[in-house]
Amino acid sequence: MKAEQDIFHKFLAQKDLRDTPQRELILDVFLKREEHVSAEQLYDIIKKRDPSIGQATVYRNLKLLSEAGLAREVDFGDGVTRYEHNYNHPHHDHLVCRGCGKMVEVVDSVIEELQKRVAEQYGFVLTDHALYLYGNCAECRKGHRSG
Amino acid sequence: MKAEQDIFHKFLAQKDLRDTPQRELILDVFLKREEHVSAEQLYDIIKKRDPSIGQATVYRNLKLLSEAGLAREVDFGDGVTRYEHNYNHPHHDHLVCRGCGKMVEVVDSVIEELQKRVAEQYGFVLTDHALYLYGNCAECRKGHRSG
DNA sequence: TTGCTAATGATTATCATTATCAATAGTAAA
DNA sequence: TTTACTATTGATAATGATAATCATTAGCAA
Ligand SMILES: [Mn+2]
Ligand SMILES: [Mn+2]
Ligand SMILES: [Zn+2]
Ligand SMILES: [Zn+2]
Repeated sequence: MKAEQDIFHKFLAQKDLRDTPQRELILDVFLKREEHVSAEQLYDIIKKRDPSIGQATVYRNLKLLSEAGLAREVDFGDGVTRYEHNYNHPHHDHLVCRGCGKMVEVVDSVIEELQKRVAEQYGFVLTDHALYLYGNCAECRKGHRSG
Repeated sequence: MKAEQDIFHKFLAQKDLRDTPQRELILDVFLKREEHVSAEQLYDIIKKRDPSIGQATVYRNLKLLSEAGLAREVDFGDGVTRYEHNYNHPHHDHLVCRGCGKMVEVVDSVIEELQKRVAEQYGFVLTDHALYLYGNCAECRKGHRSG
């Protein structure tokens, strides 16, 4: 049994939520994808395994996976919420190419530390942050596929 | 004549766009507000001066003000695009309290520099970024109004 | 088994924003 | 000034992601 499934089952038990085949399926499909995936995309994949599943169920349970700490919401600012793995996938930020959409996960401990410091200057205690770096990747600059 | 109006008129001329009373009004009302304001909020204010104005006109022209460099879009992740002044208001990031919503504009030149550096490590040239710091302000922690 | 109640799936509703389109109005040339 | 051209407007419908509703189904503990 995967550690993630274990976590999920404990989460459900603790919250008095029920274990359903839909939930198992959604978790299973989610875990198999390493990319950032939207509810819609996941729904399309899941339908192939269980054509009777409702899309609301997928939306609902992705939020649940987030609550359980297994998924994390990612907002690239295009109006679509995506989900990524949150278990054994430590915090990172995203560097996105404006030309081709290529995405790199990055982390800089100095930046992270300075953010905390800035927040403290204003009397805030930092709980989390969203940092998206936008630019043009090497290929796009060569092929001037970008603005 | 305000510098912003001058910029706007030049922008319109250069783009072969027309100067209309609606555009003048929207610019005027926008400039009078120092806060981050949504199209909807601005529409409500503008209606008082010109009840016949259409809300699509407000949406359209806020985008235009952004193109002209007078406004800048801000995305706090709540599904509503807000606009802030972009003329004589240099780049800054936002520190937001999860408890009361209080918002502080911050900037840290070291963070800005490090972001560029990180992007370069991956062959990217940084064009812009979005950084939102979330936390709890001093008052909210005292009154434990927060989670 | 039963009984309680959470979960599901179909459907409708929301809500911000965009598209459509006929009517209107800048603007520059005649 | 008129005219002619075309950008702009305002009303309205459409979009698209997500949430709410609700009758039906189905975990699960007794
Ligand atoms: Mn990621
Ligand atoms: Mn600001
Ligand atoms: Zn690229
Ligand atoms: Zn606060």
